[in-house]
Amino acid sequence: MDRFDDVRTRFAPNPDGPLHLGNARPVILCHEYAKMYDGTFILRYEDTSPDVKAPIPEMYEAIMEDLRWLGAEPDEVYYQSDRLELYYRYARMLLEMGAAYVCTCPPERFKELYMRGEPCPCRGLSPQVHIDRWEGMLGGLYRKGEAVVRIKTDLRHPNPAVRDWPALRVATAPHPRVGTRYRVWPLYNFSCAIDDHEMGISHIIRGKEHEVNTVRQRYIYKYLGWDYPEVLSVGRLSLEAGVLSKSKIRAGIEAGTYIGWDDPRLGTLMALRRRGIQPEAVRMLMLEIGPKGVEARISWDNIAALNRRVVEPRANRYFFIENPKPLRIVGLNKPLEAKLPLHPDHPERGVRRLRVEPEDGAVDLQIAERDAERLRPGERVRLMGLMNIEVRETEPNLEAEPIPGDHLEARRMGLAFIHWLPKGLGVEAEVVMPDASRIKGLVEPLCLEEEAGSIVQFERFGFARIDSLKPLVAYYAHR
RNA sequence: GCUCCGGUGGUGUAGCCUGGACAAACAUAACGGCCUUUCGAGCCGUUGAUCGCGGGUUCAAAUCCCGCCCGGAGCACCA
Repeated sequence: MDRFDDVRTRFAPNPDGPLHLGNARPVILCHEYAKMYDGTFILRYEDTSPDVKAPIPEMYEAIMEDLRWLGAEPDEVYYQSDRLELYYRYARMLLEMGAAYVCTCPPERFKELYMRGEPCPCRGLSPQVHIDRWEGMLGGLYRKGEAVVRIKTDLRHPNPAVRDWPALRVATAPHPRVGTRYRVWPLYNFSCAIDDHEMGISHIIRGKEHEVNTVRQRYIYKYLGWDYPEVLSVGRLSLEAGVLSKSKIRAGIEAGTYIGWDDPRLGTLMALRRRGIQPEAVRMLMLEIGPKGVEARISWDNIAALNRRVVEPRANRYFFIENPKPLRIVGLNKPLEAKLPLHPDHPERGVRRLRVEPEDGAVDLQIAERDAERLRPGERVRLMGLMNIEVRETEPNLEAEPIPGDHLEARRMGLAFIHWLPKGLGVEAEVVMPDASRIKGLVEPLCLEEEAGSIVQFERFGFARIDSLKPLVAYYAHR
């Protein structure tokens, strides 16, 4: 803490895909930590790989959107593709100091040597030779793969991955932001080390997979006499069901398996958002998991439980009749009206009124297929808010008649409470399930007064987010 | 193979550094009850773990030491 005046944390993604649940861990932790000490939270786009992991132009904004949604809007934003000159200056400086060298060995040959802890022929050459080679790299003398700047480290380092690691290489593919203006690009460890210092980062919170990188980056700090930030390596996150891997998602989208980056089967923030998972729930989840170095496997039950807590008080209740089946009530002569609260704990929000008007002593209703299939002649159930009934026959048509008693009586008798809608009243609707399948059904018309994006509870079905109203489409969140 | 992490109720985690109040905590799931109305939400409660295996140190071990087994991550001219 006292080594730095201000707490400055950063989140540094490659804009080659949107954020997913795994990214939320460092994001929330960095943001929370910065806020806790009245510090600064920085977003730095690490878009330095035009060839291997090319940035996707729309993703710059998508990532920003994800951060805003999470409630972690950055105080400062940087693009590494704007900072090439800066990296070049430091590269030259390190070359002049003899702390780095330009290696022109074939990669396989170099690997053989460093695995044995031996220097390659380039390493011992004078700084002047390396400066010349560096000019050559910038000037186009070397093609892709022919020269690379390496940082000198301990060649006997127990971890071979640390030995004389590569810092800058030739990459000629056009970059979406700066085109072909540069042909030498820094590798992750180099630009990251330089920027962490240049941006005054005090605390690095990042995934455990970067632990070796921390060791590598410390060499730069040592050569330049800088103070390395505090590092916290958090474990990787995995989702019990739901894909997080960017490359897999991309392949799935291209193959048409997924409808897009927000396909409900995916673990992207976009997908969670669309399914009605609230940012508060993600935040609670991350804070609950904490900054430990151990990896955590997130279960949907867990996300759902957290989200339910957030969403339950907000969600108005409606009847959604999945795969509607007809139910005829006979022996009913007077009209009835069911009055159901929009929310059981918030009577002030009002009620839903559903009128039932019998003709010739009978009225037709619609109930969910699941309920219809379970009914047997002689069985009694309660139509929520309306009346208790006893089934007379199921073939050829499902028919029942009213029996006396209120809901308390129904409860005493242990009857099931089922939801229903008068025939002809329901609005056609579709619910997109977590496995991307779609369930068709009818929703009570009052639901159309909800706004797109709001969360509702379809009673005895589950919580869902209204995705669109004109055709009524909802995304299923969880029970 | 090498480097580094983990293995705690059905599931996901806390506790381990700084042994003792841990007859192990939280959440979730399951089960049961309640509810002017959800057999799927809510509320209340119950069940459920000899803390990977074996040995050692100690008055005392989930916690410390040794060995073994199992799982994960990293070992790029990716980030």
